[in-house]
Amino acid sequence: MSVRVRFAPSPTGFLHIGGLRTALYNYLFARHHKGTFVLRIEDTDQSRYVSDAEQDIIESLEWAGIQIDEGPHKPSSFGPYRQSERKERYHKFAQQLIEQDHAYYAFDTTEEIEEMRERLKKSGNPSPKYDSITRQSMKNSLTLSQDQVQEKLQQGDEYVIRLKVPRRDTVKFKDEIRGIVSFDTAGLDDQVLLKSDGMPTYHLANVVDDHTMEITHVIRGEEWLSSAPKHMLLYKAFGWEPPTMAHLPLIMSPSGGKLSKRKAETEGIPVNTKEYRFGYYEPEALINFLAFLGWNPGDDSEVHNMSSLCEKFTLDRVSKGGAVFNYKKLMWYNEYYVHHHRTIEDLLPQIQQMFSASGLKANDATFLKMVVTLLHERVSKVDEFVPMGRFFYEAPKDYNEKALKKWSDQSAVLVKSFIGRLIEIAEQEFTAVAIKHALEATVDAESVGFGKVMMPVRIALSGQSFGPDLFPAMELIGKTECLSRMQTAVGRLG
RNA sequence: UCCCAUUUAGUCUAGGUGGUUCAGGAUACCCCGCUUUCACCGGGGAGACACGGGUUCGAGUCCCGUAGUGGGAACCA
Repeated sequence: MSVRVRFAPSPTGFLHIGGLRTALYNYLFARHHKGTFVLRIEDTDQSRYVSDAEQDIIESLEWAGIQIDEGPHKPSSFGPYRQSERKERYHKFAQQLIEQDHAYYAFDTTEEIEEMRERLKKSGNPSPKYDSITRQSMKNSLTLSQDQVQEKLQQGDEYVIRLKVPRRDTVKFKDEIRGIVSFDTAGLDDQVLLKSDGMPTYHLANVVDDHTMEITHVIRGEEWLSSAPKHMLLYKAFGWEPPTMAHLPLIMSPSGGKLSKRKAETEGIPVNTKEYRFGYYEPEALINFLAFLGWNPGDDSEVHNMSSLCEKFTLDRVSKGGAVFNYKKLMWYNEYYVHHHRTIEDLLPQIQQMFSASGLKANDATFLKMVVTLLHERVSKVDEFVPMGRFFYEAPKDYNEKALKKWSDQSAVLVKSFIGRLIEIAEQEFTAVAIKHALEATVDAESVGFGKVMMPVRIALSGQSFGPDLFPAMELIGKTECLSRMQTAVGRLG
């Protein structure tokens, strides 16, 4: 049987970075086995529905290089792919469970359930729930007569359908990552399967859909491990073969706990895939980083593109413990991909667009190409080209604080001396080589080290204490502009 | 509080079937080198098997406890 996996996000907001990793693992698993990767939208909670979310999910996956084989925008025979559009199926199956005594109608109001919880808490039950014991004293089709139930249904009373969890039983199943896990049904509640608004809960919907969509492997976050026994109970009740289960370790925040939106923000970690998309991150770097957050190929290799990851990925190499999101490691990957996998040619259009967006006229393609070449190896994310390359297009408006500390008392004198040499050079001969000779002459004449002259010149030209190779940079900027900036600096800094 | 999972350096991790290539790699950090600066690059350094029992001639590796961490305990997914 061919492998079919699904990524089943809830459209309640932008695609979370943890969701992206879950999608990635599913995708890698699918591709490794030449199977199918399905996107299913779990929009059963109408109160939390966000209309742009689905589009964001699809675009984000696409940006990351995760190709969806089937989904709401790519239908096939297993559709529809939005749970809201599969409503009737859930009703039918819920009905079936009732008929087979695996589920029942419950008419209790939220107030009544709350009351029950309060009552049990007072009598010493720390975590009261609607279960095999308490259901006997509630309003449901197990305690009411058949006539009463029929009457209530007919007069349109609100109801839910609950799973009838067996009283004393042990649910055991094999998780591909964790091995055998077992749960006592005494710890489970009679999970609501069909809500009073007619929508299924996640639990019913995911079981019905995974089965009818012929999903072979359920690969999802560890937060679902606790409800997995309910799902196994459902498969059993339906008489269906459950798919293979694999619960992934969670991505943790550096300060501990699941990497939530709020936590991530306070720790400076972008949490929505969207932020990476529009933040000029390299998708391959993010993917490589995410793949290694909870998985590794078993050798000492660190860099893998998507196809290599597809080839190497297996569930038995996924680790069990939560993995802390390390932003610096991500940046290392990003830098690596910028340096090794992006050529100057491929960077040019993007850089030009960025320069233009920040008001710099980067129209000269040859000039821009030189700028990008000079900057390429010292940039770790492509948007850094702008602040680093700005001085190629305009004189610094002010001087960086750190840079100013390197402007010494003798700097002005040395820069002036250098200016004297540069003036001698003809405009058309103002080349990196010529400039270097001029500097050497200056250094000789003044009996100082290279740096004593270079640093002040750099500051004068760029306003900063670091940056690309200075001689070619000066050639690009041109004689007139260089001299003007140096004179300005001498005048302003003394 | 209950249930489940999990636990190798700051972080991500390698360590099928227990025995002087078992404590390795990467990142981060520190130092040195290269260099006009910053980075890149090259070299080096410090840093870990949660704790306690057991099984065994021998355990990071198996078993049991304890602790820490995380998840769950909804008509949310």
